[in-house]
Amino acid sequence: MARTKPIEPDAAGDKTEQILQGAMQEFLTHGYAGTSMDKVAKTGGVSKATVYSYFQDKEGLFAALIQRLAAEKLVYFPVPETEPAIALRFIATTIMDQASHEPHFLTFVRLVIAESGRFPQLAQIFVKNLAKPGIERLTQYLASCPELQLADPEATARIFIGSLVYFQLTQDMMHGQEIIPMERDRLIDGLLQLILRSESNS
Amino acid sequence: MARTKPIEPDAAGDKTEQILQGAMQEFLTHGYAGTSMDKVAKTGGVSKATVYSYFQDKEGLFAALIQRLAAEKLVYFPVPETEPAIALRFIATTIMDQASHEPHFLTFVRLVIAESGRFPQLAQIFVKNLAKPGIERLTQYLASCPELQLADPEATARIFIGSLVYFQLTQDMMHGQEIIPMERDRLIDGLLQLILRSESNS
DNA sequence: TTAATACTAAACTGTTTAGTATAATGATGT
DNA sequence: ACATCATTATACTAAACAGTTTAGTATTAA
Repeated sequence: MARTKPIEPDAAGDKTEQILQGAMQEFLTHGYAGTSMDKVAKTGGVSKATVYSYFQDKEGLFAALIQRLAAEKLVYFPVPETEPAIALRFIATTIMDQASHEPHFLTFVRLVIAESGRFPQLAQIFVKNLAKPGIERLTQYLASCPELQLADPEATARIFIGSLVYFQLTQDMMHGQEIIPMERDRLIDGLLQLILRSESNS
Repeated sequence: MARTKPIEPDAAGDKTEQILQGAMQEFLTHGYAGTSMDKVAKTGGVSKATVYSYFQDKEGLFAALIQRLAAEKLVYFPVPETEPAIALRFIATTIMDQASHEPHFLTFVRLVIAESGRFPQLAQIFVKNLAKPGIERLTQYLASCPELQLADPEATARIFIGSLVYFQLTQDMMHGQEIIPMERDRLIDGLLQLILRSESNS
């Protein structure tokens, strides 16, 4: 009845992959409750029995998917070795592009937020793998720029990232482009002006 | 068969109210797909037939609920007539308190984000009724403070609100308090330091 | 008394769901 | 040739679902 658990937990061209592909497509577009296991199986090109031989149940599959996505979507922003004005603009656009150009990213965030009530641990995995590293990396960079004279680099890092996330949230995720329109670069400019103000004042 | 639509659209001790109460409880905690009309009826203390006499279908009820919540949860932050340092701190804490102390607020935001893919119009109602007035009000205030020397008050307003929203999002909604802990007031301090920097420099 | 209205509880229809069970197919290695 | 295993297709169960219908109960007003 129950087939053996996958020998290699993460193997390459495996059925695991197909199932997670199908699960990704379905869960991302229809949410947890709106996704049926039949559809996951069909989308993954696999029988339902196979799905249940690789994953214990719907929750298990969902958890595995979120963990996988949280692991592979890690936002890496390289920090160029230039003046902060250039570097920070580069970081901002990198983060924004990540969210815009990577097709599944926004839907992924939406899904995690949507289920963060019923699946708090999965939301925490998201925070741990995506939010935390981003904040820490930016904090470290900001702290390494004495010319910025920042009293609290970590708070500043959160403000920086928070502004970008909120922008994406209202403009793209919640379809607010026509209601509260604003150019992406205008927000970034405003952000840089705030952070760099002590430089131009000295 | 189909009873007449409610005579007074918003009357007090009405069945409409009971139904929306039940719908609120269910939709907020289980999401759209996870909520059954039977449960809504039972929670509202009303028969299912009555629900369907007041609302066309599940989507209609859901839309009505979101509109209702978006209308009544409007964030009003009074701007005290003091120096910006005090006023802005007051605004920040007001917004934060709204989200923390109002029990349903966070769940409401979560629900809207969750369904913003399938119900874009409802997300837009949220933006129009909550995000937009907040941004505009703060923009106006910031623009009325020449001593802040802000090049772009609207971008600054978005940065301000975005920082607060992101904080709530990561700390409360996604249960990140233990993963990336930070005091609420520390974030607000950092925010104010950034915005007020030109004052202390002159 | 009569009629209209608003409601309820319950049954009902047809569909969808998670999860299981079965029998057949194909590959692998011995 | 034989046995083992993964996989498939299919069928199934039991529950839940949206939405409708039915039969009956209050309440109100003419």
